[in-house]
Amino acid sequence: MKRSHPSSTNRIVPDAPPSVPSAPLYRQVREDLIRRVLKGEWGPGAMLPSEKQLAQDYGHSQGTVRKALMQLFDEGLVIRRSGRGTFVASHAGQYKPASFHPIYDNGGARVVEDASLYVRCERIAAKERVAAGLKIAVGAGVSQILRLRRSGSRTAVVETMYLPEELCPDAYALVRRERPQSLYALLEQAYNILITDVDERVRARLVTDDEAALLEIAPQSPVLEIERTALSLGGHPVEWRTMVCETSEFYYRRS
Amino acid sequence: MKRSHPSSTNRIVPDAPPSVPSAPLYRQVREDLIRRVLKGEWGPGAMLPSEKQLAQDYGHSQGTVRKALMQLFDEGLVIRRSGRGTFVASHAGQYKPASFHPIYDNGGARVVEDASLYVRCERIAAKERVAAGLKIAVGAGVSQILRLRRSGSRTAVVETMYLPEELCPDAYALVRRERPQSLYALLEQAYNILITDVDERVRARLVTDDEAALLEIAPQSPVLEIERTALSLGGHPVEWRTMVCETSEFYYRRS
DNA sequence: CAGTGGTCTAGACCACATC
DNA sequence: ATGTGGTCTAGACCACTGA
Repeated sequence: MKRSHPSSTNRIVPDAPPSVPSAPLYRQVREDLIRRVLKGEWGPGAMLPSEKQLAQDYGHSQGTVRKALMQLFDEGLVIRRSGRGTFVASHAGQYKPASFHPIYDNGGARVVEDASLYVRCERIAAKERVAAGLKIAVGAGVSQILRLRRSGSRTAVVETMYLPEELCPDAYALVRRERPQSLYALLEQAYNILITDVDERVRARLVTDDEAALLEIAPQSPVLEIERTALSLGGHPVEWRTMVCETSEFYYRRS
Repeated sequence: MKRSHPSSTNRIVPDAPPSVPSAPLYRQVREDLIRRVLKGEWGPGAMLPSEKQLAQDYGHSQGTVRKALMQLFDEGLVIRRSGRGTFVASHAGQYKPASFHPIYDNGGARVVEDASLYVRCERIAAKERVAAGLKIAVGAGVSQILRLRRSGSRTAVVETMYLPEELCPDAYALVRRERPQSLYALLEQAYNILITDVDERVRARLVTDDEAALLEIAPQSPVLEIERTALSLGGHPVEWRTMVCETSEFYYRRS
């Protein structure tokens, strides 16, 4: 079933028409693997077949399959560990798309977040800003989740998250019941949605009175506002959130 | 970036001790190529020898050299065009490590920065915060450079940069004379120092009166402060800067 | 046309993790 | 001991570029 010198006269991987027929083999393999992950063939954290096995299955050389896997690794979809294997990325594991989340104190030491405190979880109608962020219609149903991130006795961040009802029905109730440490881990297990990328925008502004009360800081203090759109594997927005951060005791860092 | 790990029975590229002897061959080749680019062996825009030629020169296989070149391409140090060749990136500024720099207006459109305006370039003694950031002694000589980033008729950022005298002697005078668009491009051409990574920390705070005047905003406004340490190839801090950003008209984004 | 990078193969040996 | 990914080789043919 192999071809010695493919490139122009090549087959497609088993029933995968979406890819351009003339795309390089490793690209076709990459896209088929993405398709299979999306289909749920391997859930988050699951181990993929070995390079050798995949090469055999696809009928291509190991080097070709390897190139596809390395690309998926670079894109963050997959974790590869020497001697162990290749695994679908999972928020339950080490996988985290870059974000500002890590909190450091002003001395530079990393601060452990000891608590995620859920304050409110409810279903509401999307207002304009939320609708724009999620690319849904104004007034569409969304789950709104308000969470505090605490470190020691201080509250460092006030997070407000929005999930579209269409993709994540009853997420507000689920979060209220489960109170997960990681929202993205919950999205994986409950909805089989993998967040692969986040787009973040940063501003400084003055706190609102409500936020000041939650953060236990003086009114009119400056705070950092991070606005995040989280994208699933297919590139569709799944979550929109704002993080209001106190930065006199803490600072935030790219990661 | 990709994974790497040592192999054991390999030689070193011609007289290149700086690299760890046990690093993979393609890594050694990559580092030697970087060294040669920094040395000026090929200027910006110049064509590198072909893969085949380099493979012969280094005494390694074409695949190994190719892997090094592809990595340099991914890092932006080099441009590769099929059928043409491999070229050193024309603007040294093409080698841009991630930063918050890109500025967007509140509508989401990218704002072109039309001007870098140098306000002050002088030699001073490092104060505590600067010394800590550059890992040098308090009181050591540093070049202090104050620059405004303007977009249209508005000033978006006030940048204050510090370069250690030991690594970049008379940088303040050089910058005053050259007024470069990119400081890192200047570091490359004047001192053969390549910035490969930046570490950034973010805070919100109130503007000082001096900054408010430069940014033409009201006193006591909230601003974003980004503190950056720039690291050279060897991982040594070469520059420490603060960027004070106005964020009512603009916002900043990871990139 | 000759030369370049891009793709692909089929092996080899290594370091590493797990059992 | 077995199986995994990581490195490296030495070839092949392709598509594209320019003279």
